[in-house]
Amino acid sequence: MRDERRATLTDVATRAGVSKSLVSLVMRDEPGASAETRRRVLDAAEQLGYQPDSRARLLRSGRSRLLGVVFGLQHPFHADLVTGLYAAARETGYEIALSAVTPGRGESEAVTGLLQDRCEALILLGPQSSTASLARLATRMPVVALARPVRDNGVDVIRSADAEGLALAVEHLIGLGHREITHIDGGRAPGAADRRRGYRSAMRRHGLTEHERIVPGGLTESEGAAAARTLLENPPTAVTVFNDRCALGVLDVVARSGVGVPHDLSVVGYDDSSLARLAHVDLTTIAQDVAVLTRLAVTRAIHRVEGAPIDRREIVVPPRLVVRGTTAAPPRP
Amino acid sequence: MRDERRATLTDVATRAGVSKSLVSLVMRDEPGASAETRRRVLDAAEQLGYQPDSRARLLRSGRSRLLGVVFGLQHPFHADLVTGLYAAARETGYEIALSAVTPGRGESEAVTGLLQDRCEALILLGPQSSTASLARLATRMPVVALARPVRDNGVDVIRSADAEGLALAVEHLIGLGHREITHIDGGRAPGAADRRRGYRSAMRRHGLTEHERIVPGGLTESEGAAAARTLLENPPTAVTVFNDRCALGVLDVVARSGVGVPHDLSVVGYDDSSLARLAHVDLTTIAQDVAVLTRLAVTRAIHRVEGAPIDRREIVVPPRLVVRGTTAAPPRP
DNA sequence: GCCTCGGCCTGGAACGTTCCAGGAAAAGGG
DNA sequence: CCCTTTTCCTGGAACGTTCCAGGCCGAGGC
Repeated sequence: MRDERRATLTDVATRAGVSKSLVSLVMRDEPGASAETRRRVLDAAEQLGYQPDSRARLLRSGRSRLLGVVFGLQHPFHADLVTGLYAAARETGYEIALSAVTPGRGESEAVTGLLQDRCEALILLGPQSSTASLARLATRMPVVALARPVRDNGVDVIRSADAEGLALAVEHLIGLGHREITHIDGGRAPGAADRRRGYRSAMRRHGLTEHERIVPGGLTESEGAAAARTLLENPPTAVTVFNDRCALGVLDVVARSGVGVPHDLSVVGYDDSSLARLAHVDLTTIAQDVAVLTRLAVTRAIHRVEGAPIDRREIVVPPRLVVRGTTAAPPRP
Repeated sequence: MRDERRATLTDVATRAGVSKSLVSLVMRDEPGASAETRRRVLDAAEQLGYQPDSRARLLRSGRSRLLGVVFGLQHPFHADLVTGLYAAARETGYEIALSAVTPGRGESEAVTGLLQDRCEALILLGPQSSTASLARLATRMPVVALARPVRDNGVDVIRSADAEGLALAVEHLIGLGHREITHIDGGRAPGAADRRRGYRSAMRRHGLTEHERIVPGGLTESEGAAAARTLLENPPTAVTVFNDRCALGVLDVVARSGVGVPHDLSVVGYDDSSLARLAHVDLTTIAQDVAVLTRLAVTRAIHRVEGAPIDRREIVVPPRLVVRGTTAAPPRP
């Protein structure tokens, strides 16, 4: 009842009364067919519901034109990045192949899947793998790490200037009059070290060394919530948080404890993920420029694949402060 | 500096001094080669770092053994489902190919991508497409709709008993002593109609017709927040919400307004997505059995592909109440 | 001793594309 | 009017597999 075999190039060709080579041309939108024939071919293809078989196509051309993307299913910011990657790949002639990291499916498994699909390059979102294993992978094919610094010459890195981002956050708070500014960090998460460093040096630069305080956090809401509970034992007037997700946990615990945001406590997140933009969250945050990051990642991957000469292995994109409703002047003492 | 062409069957064959057909046999672990030769071939393959080319393999065998999955990148519950699908596919010999729906990439585009990859079946998570277009798709290949009812005989449906789920929620609240129970609905979202119906009939069944009240919501946090603002003008003692994401928005607005959860207001979500389980959210919710739903979806898709005889087009999985911290007895008047 | 039968192996034809070399006809150039 | 160029088109050889039809050889049955 189903499937009387999918239509092939040959089917379309006989129907349109031309050779399959010509149909191939037309389908790929290459010159070499008259407008008239082109229309006939397209009509025939339409009628047969013809869909090119990418396997055969790629087998023959020896190329897959596939960019493998490894992402964390549970991270809203990754969702934003993947959205950007799809958009960035749109007009390039390359396609995105997704492979998710889940609680039951590790990064190496995700990568293996993409290798069997013969991806030509890999874009890894905030990879957790060791530098060594990333480096090993990079000897086999172009690898772009997105949103995580990697100290290895083989892998390309596209990331935000995380230290600078945290400086923006701290300076915004200082501008509002804060001095007691605590940082809730991301532990061993990608980028966490840089953000910690940015916080520290900004505090020092402004002579607030004595108020420097770092509370261990993490990259999830529950880690943020836990950190907030610690924090509230001895609250500062402002807090910068490793990322938006973690900040959400903070906000939640803070709101329940009766401390008012932003009047008693200012909170700054990081990422400007879709979470932060939600009207009821309205989180002041440091925006990573997703459009730019993803565009750079895709073009870098493609350049590597095509062997274009490339100057720097690492591109650092400046982040941007987005002021929303969770920051204000500190309470009058 | 990279990739001096990957090894092929023929390379292995000449190295081992046998025909490529034989190598093919050995690689697929089929009978027809002596132990001795088998070892020689495997050695040669090992030395050359041979990896079979799945494109060629699938092209020739006419099968892709690929299950296409279309999911919404922004939905945490979809993330949970995808996680389950990966797990369910693990031992089946089929692989999962992901295609995301994003703000800039519609469902039909996501499907087209999978069609070109020659997926053998499609699993669509809460598809938004019209019944008609799903039906059309289903004439070309097996289609399984997950978590959305579809009134068409061509497409398989695996879903939770949503009406029943809402009855569970309402009855739990009634058991606690509530009578003023409002429902915040999901508008036109998949499953919303069933949940609305379940709420209504449960209220009627318990003689609470006069307290029946439905506030328009949606499937995102911000829609939940908006609904909560409406709700608070004239608050009930309990509210059942279309899904966890929406409930999160409700919780947030409620917490900020000084109304205590659960003592002033009980809240029940839907999905038991990872959001609900977060310690600081601790949301009472109706769990969809992700493990069962995803296992059924995968096996159903495979059965269709393999032409096994199948009785019912639709499988309805009972949901389950998960009591956490957002429900309690109503305040003493 | 001949026939059959298994076990092991080979060669070549697919699969649905793209790519390349070329050919026929129309268009331009002297 | 002939020669070149361009435009449009065709046929067939790849790509790396799997699948099918067989071939060869030794063992067993009559």
